[in-house]
Amino acid sequence: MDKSKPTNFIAQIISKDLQDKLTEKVVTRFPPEPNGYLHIGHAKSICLNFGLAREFDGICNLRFDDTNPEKESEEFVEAIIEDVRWLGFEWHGDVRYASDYFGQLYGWAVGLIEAGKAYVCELSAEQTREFRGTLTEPGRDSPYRDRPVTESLTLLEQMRAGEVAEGSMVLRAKIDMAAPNMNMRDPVLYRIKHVSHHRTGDNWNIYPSYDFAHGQEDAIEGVTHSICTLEFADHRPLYEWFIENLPVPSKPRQYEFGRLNLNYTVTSKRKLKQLVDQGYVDGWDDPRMPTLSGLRRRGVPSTAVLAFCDSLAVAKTDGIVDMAQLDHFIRQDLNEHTTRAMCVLKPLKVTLSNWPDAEEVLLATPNHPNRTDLGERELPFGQVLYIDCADFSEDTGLSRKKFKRLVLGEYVRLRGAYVIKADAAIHNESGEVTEILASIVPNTIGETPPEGIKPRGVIHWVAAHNCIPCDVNIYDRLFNKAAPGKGDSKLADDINPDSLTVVNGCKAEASLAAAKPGITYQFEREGYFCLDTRNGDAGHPVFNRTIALRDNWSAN
RNA sequence: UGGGGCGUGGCCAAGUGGUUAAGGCAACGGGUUUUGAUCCCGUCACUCGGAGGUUCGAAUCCUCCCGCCCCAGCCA
Repeated sequence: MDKSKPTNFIAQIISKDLQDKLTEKVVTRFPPEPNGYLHIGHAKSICLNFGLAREFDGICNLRFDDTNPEKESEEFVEAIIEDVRWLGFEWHGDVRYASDYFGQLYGWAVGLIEAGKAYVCELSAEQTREFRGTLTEPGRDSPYRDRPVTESLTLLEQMRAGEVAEGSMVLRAKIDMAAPNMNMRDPVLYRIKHVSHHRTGDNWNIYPSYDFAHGQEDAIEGVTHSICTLEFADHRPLYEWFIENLPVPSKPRQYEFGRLNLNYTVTSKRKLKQLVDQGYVDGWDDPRMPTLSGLRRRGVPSTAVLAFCDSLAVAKTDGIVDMAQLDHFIRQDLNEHTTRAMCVLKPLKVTLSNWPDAEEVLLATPNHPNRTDLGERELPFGQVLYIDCADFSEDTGLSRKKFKRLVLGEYVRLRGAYVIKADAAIHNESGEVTEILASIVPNTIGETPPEGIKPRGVIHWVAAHNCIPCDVNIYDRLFNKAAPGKGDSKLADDINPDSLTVVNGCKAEASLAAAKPGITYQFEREGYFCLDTRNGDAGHPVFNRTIALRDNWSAN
């Protein structure tokens, strides 16, 4: 990367710090709380933190901010680790945990009490709220604010030992109850939770608050630039207060940037958890979810996520990025790397009257229209084929411009194969077309048809005697409102009822029997698809549509 | 009506006093094409939330005003 031209304001700051010798080695960190799965918004943060470390030849830690055992679990830890790996980043050394530092943090809390800068407060949660004041009125000092140091020390020890009921006391910093910044009104440092922690078990009955933990964790790890999202800007003075008032080994600095917002979805772990817990989706990795695991299951390559993140601005503006921008990078990646295949979603039988009954041929077909390096495959062809119902019409009045598919009495090209003519349509009692009788135009493989034969277009197909029955999941946006849950609507009210359409009875070309999870294909004229990892089996696979092909036509 | 942050085309943005205000997405024209895909070409802000002011010169500096976001968890 070109160091002479920093890419964003944080890179500019780092660049200058390096120049001014304020730091010699850049240390960043990605600090997720293991209380849910990572989403696309986290990807931006991951790319930023790991990317900055890479750009400036520094290091980036992966640290779990596990200070609230009530909401956290090992399942989330594992999922997060997998997601970061999927994106291709490597953290420095071992995975870190805030819980590794609980002992050190406790020691510093004791030191703060001894210095007269913290006290055990016995106000109830409700009283604490009342004493805190409001946005426009100052708060009032807690009656416990000036209790003797020794008393606070004893009480804190009792809190730690599990001798005090939850909610009956907390440890607070003694700062300023009249501060205009609410975070400085004697913030809570420790609260009692008689809850076992996924890593420390029952060792602790008190757990540090975010504010009392985060900056010190950074300092312990030697983090130089602690990057977080905008909503933490108000916490910075407190972050700095701890750094200044504690004997920490280094002095990290906090910088805030605007988190990623995408329209027609939510990037909030809390809201995503709601969708999972209330059963609106099939788990955190439901392909409709903006989680990294959901995108992965849907068939989105990590490289597309990376390219998307690189396209985003790191700034302090709080905007909403259009989902179309993500879609663009997904299509761009998939178009270039994906091999082509054919799959008929709504099969309509086509019998070729001028093709010998049992004759089967294999047609060599390129796997990619513009990349010979991706090789070719053998497509079985025979007397009976399937094309998509939507690709045939009996309406001979349809203009060539409006309907570039098969029309009764006319010609169409079968992709990679012959030009055929629809001679007749067979109907059932209710008048629906059940089969087409057609004929091939000889010698049209790789050749333009003779004068006077003008195919209306090119359609995809599969051979009936050698294809794979499968189902296809067509996904649409999860929400039908650009800002789900905004205003007076509830999140659930804005869910798109048609976000999933299951198409049964599809027919895929034979080569797709070898489809593997994690590999996305382009089903020509339909979009990009990959094997679902949860449903289907070898004999009857289920494919998820990653994304449709761009379509400049259907909208007119 | 306290504090913090932000306002550049439909969306995301670059721009840090001196060419006709980058770029990407979207959109819209046209060309190529055995995917209505890809690809290619072209169009798309006399103007930077508004009003004043400083200056030879302002999106960039100053003043006032307007709008949006965040903060009153013993969540992070």
